[in-house]
Formats: sequence, C-alpha cells, structure tokens
Amino acid sequence: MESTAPKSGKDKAAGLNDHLPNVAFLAKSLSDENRLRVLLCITAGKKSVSRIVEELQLSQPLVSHHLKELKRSLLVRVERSGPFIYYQLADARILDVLETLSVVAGDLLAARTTF
Amino acid sequence: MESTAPKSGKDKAAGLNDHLPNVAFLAKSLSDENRLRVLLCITAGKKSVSRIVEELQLSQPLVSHHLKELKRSLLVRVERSGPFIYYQLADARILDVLETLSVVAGDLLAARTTF
DNA sequence: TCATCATATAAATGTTCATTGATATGATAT
DNA sequence: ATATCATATCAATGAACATTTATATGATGA
Repeated sequence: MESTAPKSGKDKAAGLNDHLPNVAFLAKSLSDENRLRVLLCITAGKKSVSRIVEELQLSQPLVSHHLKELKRSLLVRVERSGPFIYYQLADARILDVLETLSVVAGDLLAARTTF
Repeated sequence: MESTAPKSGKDKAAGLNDHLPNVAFLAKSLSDENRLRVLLCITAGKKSVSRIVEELQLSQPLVSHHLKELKRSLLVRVERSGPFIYYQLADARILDVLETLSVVAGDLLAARTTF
C-alpha cells in the first residue's frame, strides 16, 4: 500500500472513477496506429525525429505531429542535442498495456470466430 | 510459450507490430470518458441498459450508442432476457489495463509538476 | 389488437482529429 | 552573413466521432 486510497487488491474497478479523464486521455494517445508505431519505435532508446521518419516511412510533419501529441500526454521524454531532438518512451509500463491489449484482442477475436 | 511467436519475455515491444491495428482499435474504445464509465458500470456483473442509464445519468441513446461501440470491439458480452438486454464486461484484463493507465497517468503528472 | 415499456436506430450538428503541402524556426558550419 | 540541415508550425481538407432529438423496433401484458 503506497497510496492513500483503499486499494483492496481485489476490486480493480475501485478508485478508477476519479481518474477517468486521465485514463481516457492516455488511451486516446494510444488509439492511433501511426502514433503507436512512433511509440514502439522509441521504445528501446532515444531516437531523433529524422531517424523515426526514415524507419517508419512516414512524412516528417506527420511524425512531428504525433510526437507533439505524445509529448502532450507526457508519454515521451524530449531531449535536445545540437540540431537534433531526441524522443524516448517515458514510461515502460505503457508496453505492458499495449501487450495486454494485444493479447486480449487476439483472444476476443479467437472467441468470436468460435461462436 | 503458448504462441508461435518468439516471446523472449524481455523485449516487450516484440510481436506487437503485427497487431497494432487491433491494439489501436481497442485503445480507441477506451478513449472516451463516458464509454469508460459505461464499461466500469458493467464490471461487476450484467446490467440492463436502463440500469446503466439511471446509474450514470446519461441519455438512453447515448448509452446505447456507446454499448454498440463496445460491442463492436468485442469488449462486452450481450445477453437478451425478455424485454431487457444485459451487458457485461467481456474480459477482466481490461481492468488491469485501465488500472495501469491510471497509475501511469498519476506518476507522469506527479513527475511533471516536479520539473 | 392495443398500449406500454425497453432498447435500438436515424438524422442532424458541432467538434475533434489525421493527414498533406507549404513554410517558418532554429541550430550548425563555412 | 549565408547556406544547409533538422524540426516545428500553419493552413486546408476530409473523415471520424460524440451528442441530441426524434422515431422505429420489438417484446410484454391487458
């Protein structure tokens, strides 16, 4: 127990109600495929914008726009070095979230075709 | 190891690339505050639409619309009984996702004000 | 069949958002 | 200073989305 809220550990839906705007906001940041590609691209370590652009084959303004959005939701850390600006994933737990979503999506789709 | 993909257990970003559309799609379903409220409302067990409407104080068409969206992303299970239609969360792991997002959001915001 | 209740759907509206093309800022080196 | 490179911003466009009001479907009971 590190927080003041009564986290029983069982009722997972408890305590979420107060932070729903934040949760929805973060989820929205993760709701675009290109933005996810950008995010995954800077998972291992910092990368410059041009590096991301060439790796993902997306237009520079588009990558810049998505990085701005990711920065707005605090999901990336920015670091300037000379003419280059390096972006990096701010919190690795986001990967757990994406991983879980991926598995759940797979399971839900599998269960659907089963009828 | 239950899948064919080489899940090393360490590189969490691996394997995600193929399912990015699904992940983005699920995340979009979680990106609206009212939809999250609906989802949390049917976390404990099945509830009728009118029950959700009165608990959340949202208009009936709005709730119906969000339920349709949640159904489209397979996040809810539907069950008809007489004139009532009951909705229920389809996969509890979604709660883990929301919980993690909530904690991460809190930490990111706390780190931001720290400068 | 008719009236009623529960839920879905349709139409309309305003907003947000992703994307592109063009241009601006800002740093570096000559 | 100027040319160049890296990145950000602007303007425009079209699509997606949340919400509301009104109406339709579909089941139940008299």
